[in-house]
Formats: sequence, C-alpha cells, structure tokens
Amino acid sequence: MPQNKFDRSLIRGLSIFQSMSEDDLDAVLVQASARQFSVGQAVFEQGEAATEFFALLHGRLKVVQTTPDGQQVVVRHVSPGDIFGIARAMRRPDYPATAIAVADSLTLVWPSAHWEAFIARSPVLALNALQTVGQRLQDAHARIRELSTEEVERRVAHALLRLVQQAGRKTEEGILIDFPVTRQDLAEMTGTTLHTVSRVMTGWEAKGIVASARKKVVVCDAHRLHVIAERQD
Amino acid sequence: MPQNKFDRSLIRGLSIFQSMSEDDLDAVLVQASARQFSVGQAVFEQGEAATEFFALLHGRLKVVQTTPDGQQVVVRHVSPGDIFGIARAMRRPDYPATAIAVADSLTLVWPSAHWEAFIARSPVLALNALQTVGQRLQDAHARIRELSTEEVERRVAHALLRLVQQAGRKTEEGILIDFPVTRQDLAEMTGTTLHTVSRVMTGWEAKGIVASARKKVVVCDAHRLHVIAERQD
DNA sequence: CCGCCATTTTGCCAAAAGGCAAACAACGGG
DNA sequence: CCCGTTGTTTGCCTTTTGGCAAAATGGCGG
Repeated sequence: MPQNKFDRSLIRGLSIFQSMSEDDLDAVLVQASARQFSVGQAVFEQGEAATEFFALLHGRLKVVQTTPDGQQVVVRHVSPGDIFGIARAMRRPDYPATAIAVADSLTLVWPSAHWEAFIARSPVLALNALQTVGQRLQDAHARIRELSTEEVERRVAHALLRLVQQAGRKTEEGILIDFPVTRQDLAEMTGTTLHTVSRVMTGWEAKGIVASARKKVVVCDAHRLHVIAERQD
Repeated sequence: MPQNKFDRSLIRGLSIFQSMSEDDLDAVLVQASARQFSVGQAVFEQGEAATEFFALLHGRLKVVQTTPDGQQVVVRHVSPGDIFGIARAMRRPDYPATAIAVADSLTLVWPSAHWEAFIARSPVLALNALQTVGQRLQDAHARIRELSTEEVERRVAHALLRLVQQAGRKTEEGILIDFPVTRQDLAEMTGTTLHTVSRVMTGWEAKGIVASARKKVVVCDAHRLHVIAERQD
C-alpha cells in the first residue's frame, strides 16, 4: 500500500503508536486505509454502528453531540495526531457523537474489528489508549468545572485560549485560530448562545484583546485573555 | 492475608477483574491490602502524588475538584465495585481530584507501582480499564451536555435520577437515596447554588414528587421526575 | 457585477438564577 | 435537656444571560 509508506513518518509521531516495535507497527499499518474529508463532511454520525476507528493525519474535526431537541454541543476538537472514533475499543457498539471536518482533512481508517488483534499483538497499544482516554477524561472534567463555576465571559476566554493552544498560528496582528470558527461554534463550545458570544467578543475587540472577522478570530493580547480566564470575581 | 480470602467473592464481581484467570487474580490480590474510611475522611487529596490505587468494596465516596477560589465540584460518585484513584494508570503523576467518604467505606489498596506488572501478567486488565475509563468519559460528556443545554431544574432532576440509579433503596414512601445528601451536595453536582436547589426541591415537595429531610432525599414519583428531566421547554 | 444567503451585531425586554440576610429547624455533644 | 452548630427555607433584590427582532455586513455563486 503506497500511502502507508508515505504516511510512515507522520505515524511514528502518533502518541497512540509510541514505543511499538517496527514489526508491530507494520502489522497495524497494513490494515489501514486513507480517507479524505472536506469541510462540513461527517466522518461518522452519532448513533451509527462503530465499524471503524480513525487517526487524523492532517486537518481538523469537531466532535459534536446533538440533544433530542436539536441543540448541539461541541464535545472536543480533533487535531492531527489524535485517534478518534474508538468507541468499540471502549466496548461501545455505536459512536456516541458525530465527527465533522472543520478543515479539509486526511485520516487513516481501520476496521474496529481489528482492534482486539492489534492489542493482542502489541499490548502497549492498550496502555497508550488508556492514557489517551484518561487525558480526555481530565479535559472533560475541566470543562465540567468551568461550566459549573465560571460565568460566560471566562468560559469563552478559556475556550479561545484552548483553541490558541491547539491551532494557533502566529501572524502580524496576533495569534490566528487556524481554521474557521463562528460565534455559533464558540457558543456550542461554552454552553451559551451566539448572541452572548458576539456581545463578549465585541467588548474584547473594543479593548484590543481580539480581532475578528467572519469565521475568523485573532487573539491579539493572550495575556489579558488569561487574566480574564483566571480572574476570581 | 486473611482479608483477601474474605474478599474473594466480592472481588470476582468487580468489572475491572472480569475474565481474569484465577491465578492472575490471585497474583493481584496478594498485593492488595484493605483500608477503611469513615464519613468525611479523604481517601486521597487533589494534587497528592498518586502512589496508590483503590477498589471500593463497601460504602460510597464522592470525587470532588476544588477551584482555586475554593468552590467545589462533584466530579462523580464511587459505588461498590468501582476502581478509583487510577491516575497513574493514565500516566498522571498526581490525583486530579479529592475522594471523600460520604458513607463509612471499605477499600482495597494497591501501590500504583504494581499496575504495570499487573498488566504485563494479565493484559485483559488494560482492556477492562479502558472500558471503565471510556464509560466515565461518556458520563462526563453527558454532564457537559446537560450543563450546556439544560436549565437548573432539569439538571437537578437528572442528578437525582442518577443517584436513584446508583444508590436507590425502595421504602414505603418511595425510593430513598441511601447515603446522606445535602442541598449543597446537589448544588455541587449540578453547577448551581444550594439556595436554588432548595427552591427547586421545595417546589417538588409541594407536588409530592420528592420528600426530604436534613441530609435525606426520597423520590416519591420517579416518573414525574423523568418527565421534568426530559422535557423540552 | 449583482443579489442572495450566512454570519454578525445590536437594542430591547424577559426570565432565570445568584447574592445577601435572616429566620428557622434539627441534630449532637456536653 | 439545653445550646451551639449545621443544614434548610425564604424574601427581596440584582445581575447575568437568553430570546426575539431587525439591521448591518461580507462573501460567494450565478
């Protein structure tokens, strides 16, 4: 499989495959195929049978849950090097959320059924997966703490700083979030409404903390954003 | 070790040890010791080095995170049969939260350093742990969804129903939450204040949905509570 | 280049929830 | 058995946030 040769250097960096032997890694990669997704396309949908799992090589995804009445909540973002869609590895039969490309993306794909065989061949994979899921659990608890104790402005500040961390690119005006972000997206990340996000951002823009345009956010003064995120009223 | 003989039947039921061979289980249990905690006592504290991990045999704990300004958030509850304090298994050096007994409790304790050896001996342990952590991640995402999209009354209803699920005991008046729960506790579980919880519960009490006393909650009409929890305003 | 459509901003108002303070109630120790 | 401590209820008011409506803006396809 030619693309596997091509991917090899990228794949070595995936934390999930760390400290695997070359042979074991080969055995895993032989089973993989590549798949592309363009902006807005879903990799999988909430409720679907979890027949495959993935690694993101390039691009960016958001993972969203939809409530029965149609509201959406962004559970997390997927950055290059992350694995995702590993519901079956946690013995869940279906995907608990929908993954949507927010930038053109390239993924590796494996059939979920192979997971057990991979583990059997290379037990370190299970430990790496445990660490990965553990980290996500920490992140989720941090979100819960924020939603429980912080007011909207602080939550939005935290969300922006997280995006800077994950997808910030230095420019002349400041740090650009390097994929399209709408007010609605920020609202779904922070448990508020696009109206409130707009009001908050307008306020920050007036103070020169951020600059924004349609689907674009630049953080000009990360320090002051930190102060907002951490202040105790 | 005499208590290991005693614990044996309980331990077989722990999901984390499922489908382990007798020999492997023996090897794990030989390393365990038992430890008791009375109400209010901490099993471990947020930020401490994660030198041990635990299984709860009897009793109940709450796992809380404290914010820099002292607010507390109940991350989850530990029921008998759960393992907890497995930070090191996720390669975290310290406990990310504090675990406090809310009922007199009996735990098994292992040194964290043994985890790797256990896995080496019985790889299925890693898969079971992955499932356990995966389930907690699902639960955390459900909490995030609730905090993001639901108003206080629904959140409190969900929290109560969850407690009924985990620790409900049938009585003549209804289903009793079988450990002490204060308004403050419910507030920390739902991201609100004890005042608001009190107001909500008073309303429900008037309608005969719940009955409560100091540190005690009885759900009289679980069905109507469900309706409240699931209604879309 | 124009017009449509998605996105953003904003004003105004209403509802939800928090904060404060005080009263009240129950339990437990001396 | 009484007192102090801890937990609960409640009134009143303020603040935060959401909802609705409408206008403004900017980009993209025809």
